[in-house]
Amino acid sequence: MGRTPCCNADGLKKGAWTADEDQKLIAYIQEHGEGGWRTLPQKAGLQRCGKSCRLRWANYLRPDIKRGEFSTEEEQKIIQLHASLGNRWSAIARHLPNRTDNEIKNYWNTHLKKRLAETGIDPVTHKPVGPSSTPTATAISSCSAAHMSPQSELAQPTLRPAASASTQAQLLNRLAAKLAPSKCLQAIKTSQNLVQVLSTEAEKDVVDVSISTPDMPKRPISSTSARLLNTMARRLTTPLHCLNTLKSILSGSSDDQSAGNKVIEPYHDFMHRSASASSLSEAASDMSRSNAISTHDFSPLMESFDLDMLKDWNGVSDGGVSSTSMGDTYSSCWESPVSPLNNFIKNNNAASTFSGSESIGEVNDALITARTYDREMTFGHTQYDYYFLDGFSNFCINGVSSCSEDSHEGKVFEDATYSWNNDPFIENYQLPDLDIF
DNA sequence: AACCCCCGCAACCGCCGCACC
DNA sequence: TGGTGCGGCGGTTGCGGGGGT
Repeated sequence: MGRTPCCNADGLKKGAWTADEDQKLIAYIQEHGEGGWRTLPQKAGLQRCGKSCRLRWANYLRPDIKRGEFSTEEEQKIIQLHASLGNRWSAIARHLPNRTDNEIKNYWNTHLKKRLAETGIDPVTHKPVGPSSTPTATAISSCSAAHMSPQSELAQPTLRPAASASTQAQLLNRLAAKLAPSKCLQAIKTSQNLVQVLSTEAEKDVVDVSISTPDMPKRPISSTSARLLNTMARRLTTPLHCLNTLKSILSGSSDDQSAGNKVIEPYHDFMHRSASASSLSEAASDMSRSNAISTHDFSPLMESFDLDMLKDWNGVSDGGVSSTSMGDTYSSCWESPVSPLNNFIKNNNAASTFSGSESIGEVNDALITARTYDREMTFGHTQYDYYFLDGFSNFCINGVSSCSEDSHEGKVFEDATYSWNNDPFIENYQLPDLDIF
């Protein structure tokens, strides 16, 4: 059929725009708005192709464009998004407010791609280039040291040598991320004394979840927690560093649901205390001595881990999406069967009514009344926003996804990477006046 | 001071998807 | 149902500035 050229090249100017041309374009758009690009040049008195006008406006003249240096946060975000979205610059740009796809593309090509390559990471696959050039932890750190997420920090020594180790590392990372204080991370990283326990028990497919600490007698934890621990354990077949710590924490839990309904405070307390404790064990012991912790069931915490390990979305979300078509965009409030936040959402209608595109900005706007904190999470080509309300284990999931695959049903999350921005929420968090458990 | 080379980035180009007729 | 117009996207180009010699 053939297409007419977008503009007649005769007499049309090309190349750099002059200030005068910019002014004409700005003035016209301010008066008439965007659109009608084909006829715009003539109406605006510009000897330019309409496409050129659109591009000039979209990439340079638009008043809401943020220009200049990319922050480390932005860099990290671009890398994370590129790992899951590839060269879909416009999709990436939607997650970086006021940055244009062109600018991000340029920045990637001139800076980030190069930097990743220098650190031994293939900028296309985002994986180490060859076994002999596996990047060192130092190299990785130098790539984005200031904002390396907790799980990445933890995973540095091994850097995914095998799929099983990757899964294990991610689980540990998630644990570490939830127990964000750096001293806790250090404690986890340096704890070596339970390396064999879980792997040995995992082979038997049964794990003894009766645990004890020096401060507390051995006693069973909740059946729910036990089940989840077993679920975790079965999936971990190689040395695990943090089990001891985990057991210490869980030793404070019980099955007594009726006795411990108010649990936000213990969670919050734990975070607060563990930030100053010398180790996770110390923090856990500290918490174990409190009345609150002795009546608290940590199953929500464990279930949040379980959530990450579930391989079937249907098992995670009974109100969500089981499959999507390529390119589909959808949004929904995910009703995790384990998250008590479901009740919060239902009661307050905070998130369940929002709808929109995959723009994070819209999502944030929709949830701002809940004092939310968002974590971006990308699984393959799917993007989710997790909204943490207490920064620890209570969350709701608001899925806004654009899949580039035919379906994500049954997708395994083994190559997921995470980008965290903890500080604003943690520092500014105020306990909601809600009993959400 | 002049020349050269490299790099960053604005702009261009071709293609694609969607809406409309 | 297919042709057409339009906007958008991603790859690429080439200009201009800065640094090195």
